[in-house]
Amino acid sequence: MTTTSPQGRTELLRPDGSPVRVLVVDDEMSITELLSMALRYEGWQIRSAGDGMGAVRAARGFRPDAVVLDMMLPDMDGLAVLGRLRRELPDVPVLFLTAKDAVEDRIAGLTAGGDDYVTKPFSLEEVVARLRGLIRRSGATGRRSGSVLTVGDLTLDEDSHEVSRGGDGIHLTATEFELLRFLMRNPRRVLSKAQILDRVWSYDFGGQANVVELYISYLRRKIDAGREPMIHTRRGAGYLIKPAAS
Amino acid sequence: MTTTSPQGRTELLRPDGSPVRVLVVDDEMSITELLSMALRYEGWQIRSAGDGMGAVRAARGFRPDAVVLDMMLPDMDGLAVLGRLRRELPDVPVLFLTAKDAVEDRIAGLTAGGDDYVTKPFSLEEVVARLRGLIRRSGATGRRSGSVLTVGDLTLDEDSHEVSRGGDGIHLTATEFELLRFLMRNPRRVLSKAQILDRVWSYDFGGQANVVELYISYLRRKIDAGREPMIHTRRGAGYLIKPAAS
DNA sequence: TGTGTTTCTCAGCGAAATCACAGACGCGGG
DNA sequence: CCCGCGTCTGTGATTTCGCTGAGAAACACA
Repeated sequence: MTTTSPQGRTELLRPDGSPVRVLVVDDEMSITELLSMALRYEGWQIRSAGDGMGAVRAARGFRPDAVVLDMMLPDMDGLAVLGRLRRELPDVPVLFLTAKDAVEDRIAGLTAGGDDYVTKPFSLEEVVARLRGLIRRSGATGRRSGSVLTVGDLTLDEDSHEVSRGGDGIHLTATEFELLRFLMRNPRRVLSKAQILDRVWSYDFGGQANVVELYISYLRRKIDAGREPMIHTRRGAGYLIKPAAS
Repeated sequence: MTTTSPQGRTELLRPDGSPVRVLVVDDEMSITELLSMALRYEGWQIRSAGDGMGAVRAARGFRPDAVVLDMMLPDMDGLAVLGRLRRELPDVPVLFLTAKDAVEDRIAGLTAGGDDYVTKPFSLEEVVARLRGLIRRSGATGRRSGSVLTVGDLTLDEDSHEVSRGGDGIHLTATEFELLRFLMRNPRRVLSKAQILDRVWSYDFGGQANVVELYISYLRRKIDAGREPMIHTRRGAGYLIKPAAS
């Protein structure tokens, strides 16, 4: 089930109308904090654990609808934790967090069961999007709702990663796609460069703030090229997207 | 929940009708004083602390609905304070104060959790507006109320930063926008040039007082141009805005 | 390992915004 | 009716902000 809040944000809800519950498992406090904050902002109920034992215990009491699980925990191997979690929650989807250079083969097998993974350092947009996908597909929200964002004649499919405006397909790079998704999930709302940076770039990004300007410029070339512009600058405030008409 | 006072000021209230509580944390006495006064004027209940330990202690007892937190505190790092605060108040939104030149000050991930920040030197209008936005969005006030100010046929949307009169969109610069917001939040009330300067310009502004006249003139050109004027001069007293009719 | 793609830094340009200054304007008192 | 003070606004200097080209570095994939 999905609901649209007064601001226009679309929230996932469980069939009985209660908020979705997510368990976050990571031993780095700063990561659990970061994730908890961002996921809570999505309107979800969050609990966190710092090790495998805590995760299993929390799973038992909290009965989450999805789990974010770091594969590198101090007390037990990621796979062992997964096994124990599965015994408690057989059908709950899991989003794995793994180091970039870690053996990805093992993970590949795991995601076959409908789970998913992202590599550290991740961007919040990526985690949230994957998690939304998992929850949507797991059926925890009753109806399996669509995954297509639309603003004016611009559409973005979160599943197939296809983007088109007025029927013409548009090829975007990964970063461009995430930026556009963030804009489109907040139509008609001014988003500051800081917000965009925090949300679309990985949490360890330490570069120049003008990457945002740069990528906005790329997006405009691909989306607004020769057409009525949809991406607008609010000087000193940020950017917003809205339908061309109006 | 929102209520309209006899003066026409719109106040945020908690669901039980009690005033919103805000904790202000900064080590410079002059800043906490300035903020406390301005925020109290909004009808909020204010408590202040001068360091991290004090902030945590105050959070425990005071249970604020929002926190204004300077990132540069004498006893502990801003992020450390944030962590401790979060343990006490998991869902409370935080408005960070950061020095402009402090190289982007590691804001990473902070705004993504629904928090926000302003740079020093700030204007009071800016702080109040951001804080109102945070509180509104956090849901501490029960229903999430709208963000559109209206005076006569003039409307100003604080979220999208859009302004229009009688349906026609009007483009305003950042300063013009803040000035108009201040006027519109105090309709039919004479605001002196000093008041306006104190509220809309940053606290360290050292320029000529006639910037206010200048910006009023800019606003009139854009808002009153060729129409029944809404911005009026009270010679020797200040300016006020009111609906064209009457 | 090699090639094409993507991400990002750097630097320069141009537009927009802010503000000082000064002269014009006009209200209100004498 | 005229003067003086307060207000308004045109001009232009300066600064800030945003946009984009060029190229380096990192990456992905064969």
